[in-house]
Amino acid sequence: MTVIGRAGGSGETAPASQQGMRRKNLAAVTGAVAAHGPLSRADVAGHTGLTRPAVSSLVDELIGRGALTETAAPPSGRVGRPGRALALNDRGPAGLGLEIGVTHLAACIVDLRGEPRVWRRVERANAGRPAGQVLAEAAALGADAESEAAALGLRVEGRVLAVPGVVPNAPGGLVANAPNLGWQAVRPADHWPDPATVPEPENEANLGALAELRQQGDPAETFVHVSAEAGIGAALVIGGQLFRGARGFAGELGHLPVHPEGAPCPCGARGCLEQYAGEAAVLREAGLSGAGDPVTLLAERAAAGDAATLRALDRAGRALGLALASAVNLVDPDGLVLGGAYAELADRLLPPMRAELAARVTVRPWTPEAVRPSALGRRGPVLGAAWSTVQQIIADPTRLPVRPQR
Amino acid sequence: MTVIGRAGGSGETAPASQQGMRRKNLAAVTGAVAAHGPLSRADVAGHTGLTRPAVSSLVDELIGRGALTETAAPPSGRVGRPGRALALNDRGPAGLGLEIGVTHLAACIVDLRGEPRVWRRVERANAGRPAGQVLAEAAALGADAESEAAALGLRVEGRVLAVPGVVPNAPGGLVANAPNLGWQAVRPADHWPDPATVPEPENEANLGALAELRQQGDPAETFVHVSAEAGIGAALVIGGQLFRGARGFAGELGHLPVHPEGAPCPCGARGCLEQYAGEAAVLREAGLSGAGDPVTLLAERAAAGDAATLRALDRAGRALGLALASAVNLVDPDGLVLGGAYAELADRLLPPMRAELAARVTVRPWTPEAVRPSALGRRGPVLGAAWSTVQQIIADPTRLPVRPQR
DNA sequence: GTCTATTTGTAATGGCGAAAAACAAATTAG
DNA sequence: CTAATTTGTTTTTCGCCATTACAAATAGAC
Repeated sequence: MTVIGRAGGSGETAPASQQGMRRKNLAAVTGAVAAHGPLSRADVAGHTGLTRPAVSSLVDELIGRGALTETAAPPSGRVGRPGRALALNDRGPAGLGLEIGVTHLAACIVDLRGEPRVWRRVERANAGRPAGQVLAEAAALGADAESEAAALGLRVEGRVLAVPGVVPNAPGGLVANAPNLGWQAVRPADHWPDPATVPEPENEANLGALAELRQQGDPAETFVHVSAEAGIGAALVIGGQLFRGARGFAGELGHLPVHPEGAPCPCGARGCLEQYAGEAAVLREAGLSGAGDPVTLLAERAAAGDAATLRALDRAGRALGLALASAVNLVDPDGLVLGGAYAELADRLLPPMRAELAARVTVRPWTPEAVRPSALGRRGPVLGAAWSTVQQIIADPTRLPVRPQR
Repeated sequence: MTVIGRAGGSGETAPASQQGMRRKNLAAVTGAVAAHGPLSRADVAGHTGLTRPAVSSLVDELIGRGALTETAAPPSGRVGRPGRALALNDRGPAGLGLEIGVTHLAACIVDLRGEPRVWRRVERANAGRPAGQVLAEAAALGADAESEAAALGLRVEGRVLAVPGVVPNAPGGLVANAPNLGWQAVRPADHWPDPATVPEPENEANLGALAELRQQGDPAETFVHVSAEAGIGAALVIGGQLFRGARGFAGELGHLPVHPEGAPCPCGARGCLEQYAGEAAVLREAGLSGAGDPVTLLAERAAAGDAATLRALDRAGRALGLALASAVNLVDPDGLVLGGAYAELADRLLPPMRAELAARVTVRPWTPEAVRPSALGRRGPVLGAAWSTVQQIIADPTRLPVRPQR
């Protein structure tokens, strides 16, 4: 997880060394290949500003570490000796993403190119169950996915677990609070069957934002990713990097006060966004009580034209817009992304959101199109979890062990 | 101005070179001396992780560039050969800070140690005057300060102008909008008499935050600095670096909606914070109309126990607390700083602010003490403007020209 | 088919910067 | 006065990239 703004820790920073220079240049090569598709050594030199001999040396090392492979050269058609195409290895290092949701478990393995290669998803009512039991099942799902990945030649180099809860900025991977699961101070490492495969937990909204960032293209974008369903979380991505806050609590959008004297919230305050746009509040306002998946239920009723449902969604959209107006005025993002389960309700939620934002973001340029629905929807968090490992490897390939040459 | 989150610009980044390594290590040396006072070469080696020979070579270059000087060695009392003390040069490079306020102009020059050496301040009613006229007077004040600095052996290496307005993230130094001055799209460079001394404009709240950061001590702090008076701005400092937003509009706290259906605001929205905590709103609520400085007037009436004034300040404090609750839930800062002119009203404003924050920040640890008044008050912006140049030099001493050796 | 121009990748050499090792200088403790 | 200790510099070594030179592989011209 590459993150900005962590309280520096040691204070004294390591000096710039030749190894550090090498590390950065290795990363520049993997980064260029990741960003611009298959590239010859000369192309890489052009993109990075390094010389061809330097690139050759770096590429040798990266092939040795399993990060890159030489693929069949595409018929370029240009004059001169044809280059040998370099691509990210699709039969080497990989990332495992796991997800614990309120009603499901999921796993996903992506290769270095970022391509998902293995999928697993099972429905499970996880709310209120003992954390150890849920984690054991997640571990089993992950082990199952890893064995399938091994058959594809993939070697899992990192494991990240998406949870719908708060993960403080502290070593050791603690989930401080996951209200929708009923978790308090759960440390996945304490319940994981195999110490060798313990995943690092991370908030699902943050991981969804990472996935969106990757899908999106512009790697230096600044945006706010809203992950709305039972709880409403947001992730801040600043210049392409996740910002977790001083202690890891950034993005608690659900408890922004939207109507200061409004409905009381279990958190102790009044008029929090969750009281207007949270799943429970919307269902109540729509007069529905949920058998089955509440979001698809809402989508069906809205499509059928049910007045109470439409009213509830409009109110939720306006409340979201109001809260996000605060976010935009404070943070000045390039855009906003509506993710999580609510992405499926974007048809109904976006118009009131956009109207509210247009009315309240007036002291800076703003277009309604800056708010967009996520392209990944509910799969965002697992994908982000798997991708975060891949991203780390591309940003620092020296994490990979040098393979013993056969 | 060191800033995070700018849209990367070129996209392709320069490769890590040996010159880059050298630059980083030069900065590590100046940084260590700046942070830990006078240090011997061996001490610097200990702090940076560099070897003593490397430090010797770096120090030679830094002395040649005028960044460091060898001072009289303090009698250490320890066994062994005494070290020669290195300190930031107080007779060399310097930074000029200029400020255009609604009722004054100010200038300040600080040496590399960050010590203010020259002060200038004149009262001027700048609101509504032609920008060219105001800028010409500011330039004269700056030139006057620079000539005094020259007599002290100081060489101004950078100039920054604090303005109460929005400065977009764009080259060329444009002040897009400064409502309290009546400025629209003013480019200081177009009105500056001497092209050699054109300053870079920057928002005063951001500069105030920089000054606070420097004064504070922890160079990696994440905090929100509120600069409240006529307009209400905020600056976000993330991990010790200023965050200006995707386009430079971050921190528009004054237009956070605090009472969604409340009083209409000139910005077009309803219930913006400025309608409850802005200078004009507070004066109106207190039944005062301003001859003289409104903030000292408010302080006097509050000290005298005037009921309407106390009520107005309480309402303003609560509104500030409400808006900042959104900021805390979103950004998760270490703390909040009340700066600008309102720092002088902290006695009255802090209690309702803290109460509101305590009530609305419940899903993460929070203590009332995390809100503190600025130590610098109204001098923050000029100091920050002057310091920002010094900070840049310390972060990259190769900006300094190598002096011809005599 | 052969030759030339062009581009790619590698090999040889050089320079820069820090680490390592060795040493000279300046102090305190005995 | 000598030994121990710490500081700063000199010398050597090493790692990494740039430069230069060169071999390899293609398209186009004739």
